[in-house]
Amino acid sequence: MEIPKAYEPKEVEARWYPLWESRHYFSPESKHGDDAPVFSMVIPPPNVTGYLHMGHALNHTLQDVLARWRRMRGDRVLWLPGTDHAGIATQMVVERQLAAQGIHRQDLGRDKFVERIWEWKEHSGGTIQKQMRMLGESVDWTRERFTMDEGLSNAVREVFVRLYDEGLIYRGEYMVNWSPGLNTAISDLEVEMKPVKGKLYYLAYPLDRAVTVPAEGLAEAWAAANEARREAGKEGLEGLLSTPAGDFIIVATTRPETMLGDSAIAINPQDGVGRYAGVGGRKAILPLVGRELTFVEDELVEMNFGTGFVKVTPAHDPNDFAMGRRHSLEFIQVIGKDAKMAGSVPEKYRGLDRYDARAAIIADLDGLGLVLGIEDYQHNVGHCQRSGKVVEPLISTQWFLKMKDLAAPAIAAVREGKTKFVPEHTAKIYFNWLENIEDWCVSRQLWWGHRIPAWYTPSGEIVVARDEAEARERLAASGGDSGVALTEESDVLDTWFSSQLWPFSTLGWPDETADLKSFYPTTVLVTAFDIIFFWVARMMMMGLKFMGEVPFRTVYITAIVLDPEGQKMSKTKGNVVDPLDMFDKYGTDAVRFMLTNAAIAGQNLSMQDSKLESARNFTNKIWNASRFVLLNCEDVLRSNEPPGWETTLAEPELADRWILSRLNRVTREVETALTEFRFHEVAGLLYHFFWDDFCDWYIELSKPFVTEKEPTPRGEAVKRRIIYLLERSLRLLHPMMPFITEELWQRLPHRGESICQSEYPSAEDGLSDDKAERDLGMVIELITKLRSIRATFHLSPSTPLRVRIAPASEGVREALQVMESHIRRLGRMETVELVDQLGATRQAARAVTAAGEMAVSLEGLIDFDKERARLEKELAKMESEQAGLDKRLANQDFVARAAVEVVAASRERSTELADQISKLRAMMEAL
RNA sequence: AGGCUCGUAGCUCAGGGGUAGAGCACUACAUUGACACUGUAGGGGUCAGCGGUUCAAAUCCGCUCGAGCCUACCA
Repeated sequence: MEIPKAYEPKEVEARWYPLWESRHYFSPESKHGDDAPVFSMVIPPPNVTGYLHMGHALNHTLQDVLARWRRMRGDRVLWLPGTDHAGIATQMVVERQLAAQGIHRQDLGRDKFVERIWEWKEHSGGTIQKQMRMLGESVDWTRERFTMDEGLSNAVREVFVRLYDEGLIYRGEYMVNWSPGLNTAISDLEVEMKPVKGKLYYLAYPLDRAVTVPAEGLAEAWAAANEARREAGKEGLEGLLSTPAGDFIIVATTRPETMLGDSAIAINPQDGVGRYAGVGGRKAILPLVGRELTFVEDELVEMNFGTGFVKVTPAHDPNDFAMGRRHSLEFIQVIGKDAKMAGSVPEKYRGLDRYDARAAIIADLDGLGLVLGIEDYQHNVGHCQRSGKVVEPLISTQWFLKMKDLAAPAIAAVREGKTKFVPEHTAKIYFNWLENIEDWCVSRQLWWGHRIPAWYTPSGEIVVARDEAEARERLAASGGDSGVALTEESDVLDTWFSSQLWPFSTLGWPDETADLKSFYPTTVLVTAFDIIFFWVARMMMMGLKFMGEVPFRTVYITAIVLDPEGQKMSKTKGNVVDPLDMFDKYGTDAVRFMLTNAAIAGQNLSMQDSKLESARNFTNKIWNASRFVLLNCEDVLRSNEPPGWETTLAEPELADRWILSRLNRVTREVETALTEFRFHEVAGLLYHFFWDDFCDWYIELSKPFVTEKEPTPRGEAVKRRIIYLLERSLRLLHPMMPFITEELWQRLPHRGESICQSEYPSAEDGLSDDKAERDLGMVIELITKLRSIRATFHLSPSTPLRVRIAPASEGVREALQVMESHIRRLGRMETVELVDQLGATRQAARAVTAAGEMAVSLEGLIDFDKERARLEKELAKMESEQAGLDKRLANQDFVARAAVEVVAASRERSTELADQISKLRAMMEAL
């Protein structure tokens, strides 16, 4: 049989996906009956403009592991793929493309522009779908969805109208984060706080009268006041000044340009009766403008920061906005949507950019002697996540979704355990956000997205409806004129408005489809830490609201993928690792294995070459072990027709019983680990079983039988067993490493068309054999010891050595007898002699193995002081433990079932210990 | 400012009340038939520090010190 010496991933990987897809293996209907258990997942939809990054690779690999495993286990598995229209991101991609042709979207107009985006999607989209196929993802492409599909758009309109009818959606004037870069409102979550080196300006506002000529001596008075305050041991700065030029208050601000919109001065209520008592009855006069500012008392004001006086600009700062509402202040707009000074500002500043205005205003105030200090100051400033521009808080008319009432059931559902977070602590993040939730601004001033289903009558009345016809009906029903001209709302919805419906909108909601019935709620959501707010929490709220049931039973939060140095990957740092490069370099299965092996929920995962190399070596190991089997077992492969071959496990010997029991144990442990989402354990268990147990021990032990010239019954049985083990291992590995396992499985006797459709091995009690595991474990330890002695004393392989072994029991003697030839061969001993007791041979090396199951004497060497010391230490430890257990047994009060169990376990351990202690004593005496 | 996570071998990290583990790196040896993407054997750790609980603590609890992340209204 032709089989390359090393695994060549590229050639193999190209072969299988088209076959899997064309045969619809990944459809829930593909194989199982309607009564099979259901396992469903919806993929977190990547941006339609996107390409596969390392985070996806991890996320999708884990989902694929689950999907393939459950499918093989016999579940009806639906893993639904799709993409998100990603409003702003996509609009920007297409805008840039048009800009390259010298076209601006305004030139095209809304309809033409949106048409262009659809065209773009048809022709240039689909990158990520191709890459998902490269990764081997077993998604059902026939059910692929896009958030702007007709069905999903219906769902969006339906949800919007219902929420509006219930009064949960409202339109109103509110402070929003305005992105001057994108020219739209953005949500709080789309604002990124970044530390910025700015200035803190101390400005003086006169009390009771306007300042028209430079105020003399202010700076000196301020310095003197603060000096006096410092000497008096008081913290903070003195904010109230009495000077020959009159009385002043001092405010501190990072944004002097907003002063034009000030409508009040705020102080802490304690200051109102304390150091600034009486000031409340007076009026500050806004410099440059001349407006009277009232004083308000608000807890928000920190007495220790700045001067204790805060200028309040209700129209341009979120806190001031809140204060403005609390104290019924005037909202004075002075900055426009283009971030230029506008509204009620003095003529000379009108139209200036906000930063130019800042400079001009400071210069003018300084001319009046009102700038008392400028300090360097680092603070956090909100930036637009997409455009990078500094966000301008503005009051504008937007659509909002009331969140509090929606949040309560979502909190309760997780508290009640209807949805579990893995790892558990991530639920805290979820709670924390939902418990402090604010209304969500859902409207965006963009063209690409779901248009808000609202119409305006000429008189400005708003009608929300599923379409224009319904809008007219509604108008008529409320006694209006249904024939008037209606203007459609131009805003679209935040992208996340549609994504939050994903778990049910993709299944056909609001229609009661069969899919919706079968697959909602989904079983698991695998997603990243950073979209718990954006997405997970909102899906929970919507699922509970519209389906009356949580959207998923478990939320698995993946690790965060970092670069090899443990740094976050970012384009600006240039440390982004492209998964496709990794596929190319190490093979897709190796990358998948590495990711699974390193996937600890909620922890970090750094992309180290050594991990990838190790994974690649593992794929090669699998390849070569299979190569060994295919090259050496041809006769059996030919003569042994499936399906009967699997059952021919008659008369297994110790090594056979051992490996079968090991396989069985690993199978069981893998199942548990998968059930509990401990992916790294799955990878670790199978790696070590395959490499250590199967390759290094079982295949090595079997070689004499496999490679014998003349066929023997024993040889045939061993070969069949090896094939059995290999085939099972491949199936166990398949969810992690789909390509290589399919390739090799196809070359072995097998049932069915594809390993994808085969059955996942499950543990069988009949195969577990603790004694065999113990006995062979002992033999392994013995052989290792013998090899070690030879290596330690630098004895060449040709130096003949004879070993005398004194087994501690009849059972051990039997095991050693059975394995005698193996011990001789693998331990490189000339003879192996079993004796009752070791003589006090002088020239002898001794070792005690497997917790005192035997004593070993190797003629020709001396080495036992060390052994004796170790034994003494071990004995002391065991005796201490025994004492502890005795005490515990004596003290135990039987108040609970658990306590009884503890005692039972302790007794067992105690017996075990006593046994080991007596064995150790015997060994020490022998030494 | 709060909250969360983490400090274990040279590196990257598992584990977790009862003998300290893996991968990589390192050392020595081996090698014509599955595999150098190999085999065999080995060296290397006061499990961040200090207290407490316990017969027993790397593990549980408290504090301290470091690292990272998230949330936040210090103008």
